[in-house]
Amino acid sequence: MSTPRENLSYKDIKRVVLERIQKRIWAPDSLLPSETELAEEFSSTRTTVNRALRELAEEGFLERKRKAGTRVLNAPLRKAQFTIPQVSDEITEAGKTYRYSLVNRALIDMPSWLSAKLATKATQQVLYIECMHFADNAPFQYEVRWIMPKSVPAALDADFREVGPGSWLAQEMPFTDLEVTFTATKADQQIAEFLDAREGDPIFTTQRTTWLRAQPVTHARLYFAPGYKMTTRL
Amino acid sequence: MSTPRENLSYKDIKRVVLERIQKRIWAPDSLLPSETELAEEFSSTRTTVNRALRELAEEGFLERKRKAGTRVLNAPLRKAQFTIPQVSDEITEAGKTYRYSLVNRALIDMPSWLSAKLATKATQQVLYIECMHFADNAPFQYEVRWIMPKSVPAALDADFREVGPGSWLAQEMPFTDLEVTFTATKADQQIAEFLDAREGDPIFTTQRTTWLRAQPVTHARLYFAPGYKMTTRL
DNA sequence: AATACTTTTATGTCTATACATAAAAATAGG
DNA sequence: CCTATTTTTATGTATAGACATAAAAGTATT
Repeated sequence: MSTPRENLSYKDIKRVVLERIQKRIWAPDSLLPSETELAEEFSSTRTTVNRALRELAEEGFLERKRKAGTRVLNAPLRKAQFTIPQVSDEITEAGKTYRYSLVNRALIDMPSWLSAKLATKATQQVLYIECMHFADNAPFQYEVRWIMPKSVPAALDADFREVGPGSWLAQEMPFTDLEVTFTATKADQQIAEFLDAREGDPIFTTQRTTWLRAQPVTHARLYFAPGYKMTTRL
Repeated sequence: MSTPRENLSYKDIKRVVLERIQKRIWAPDSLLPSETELAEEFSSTRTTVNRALRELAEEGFLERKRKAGTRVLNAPLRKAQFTIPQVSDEITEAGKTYRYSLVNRALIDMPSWLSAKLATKATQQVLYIECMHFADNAPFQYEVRWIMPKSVPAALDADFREVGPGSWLAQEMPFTDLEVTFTATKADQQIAEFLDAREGDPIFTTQRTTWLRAQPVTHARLYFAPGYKMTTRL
């Protein structure tokens, strides 16, 4: 009576390996059998085992090194992955109605803090935009943005009265690098007014800077209305 | 004179495809050639092209559907991935000296908000821990944590005077599910004192809840000292 | 004992091929 | 014309085999 076993897929192998890690069958810091051995155990091939282990390593459970083998990470550096959302998507996905409103649009001299941050010469002008995003007519996010016309000349022709600069840029302008920073800031009088908050309220704030191959594209500061939570599961 | 072309690796193919997307050679929403066609163009095989496209899809640039083909995403839902760090690592990696201090450790009745959040019966006790994390002797993070002894009986024997509950759990307790929430909160008197802040200061706050296969393991609230920034690049 | 060279080996990747499967497109039936 | 069924097709995955490569382990040389 032989085992009536279907062939395991790479997903099955991932599951089994993960279980063994979690049940401490393969303890932290210990070495796994080689791909060849595992392939034999699962009566699969090295290619399939390789994919399973490679993905588990990407997900932060394993560490792999040529010749040294595959090791279970002791404190799994688990990686929270979350999608950088468009405000409008975030709102509509929550089942609310999205509304956009332009507050201010001007061509200004680049502030020195910005040229320092972006490591560019300050001798150019930037497009400065302030706008609001509403969810069910309640203030959701106050956005302040600087766009580099040198990188995005077309932005000078867009008036941003109908479309937010975020979605406009997402459509028009590709980027290669992104830096996101999250902080808690204090609502000053202006922000409080825009967000329908009290002065001094804690405000969840995101800063985003994007580049297209070393050339700065835009810098944005997104101030969320009080009570905003950013959540991820994994 | 034939083209002296080396075979392209899947990484090369990824690079070329990404360039074409960024240069709008393959515009947003447009359909890419099939894997077979691309394999021919790059004089490679479908397997290799598949890996390149699959990874670009995972990274959020492409959308793939059987039979329908591979499509360029218009607003690339780019995914920020950041590792959930151990406080101690975060501090030492910044070149500072880490110090830990236990503030409070008690076995208490489970608060009703917690049993509601975790969807468990409130009739059990939980291990309640407060502690501090310092960077170069300056307050860095104030941690409040609830551990479910039902899931982690060994926690009752650990006194947490030397090792923080975070790293203890990371070593001892595997988890399968994690929920992380980021918010901005206002420092109350207690938090202000612990973090050397003023009452009312905006405090960047993380909440983490972990489960081991549907069984809640721990819930933690991490209050960061004023000025804390969480940053990712991609 | 310390150094430089060689071997071994586990992972990394590519190829060629086959079959599976979801979903679009075409076709048949009412 | 609408609906149900069949066909087609692009992606999804598995296999067997090969060569590449980093790094550990072993060996020889100073």
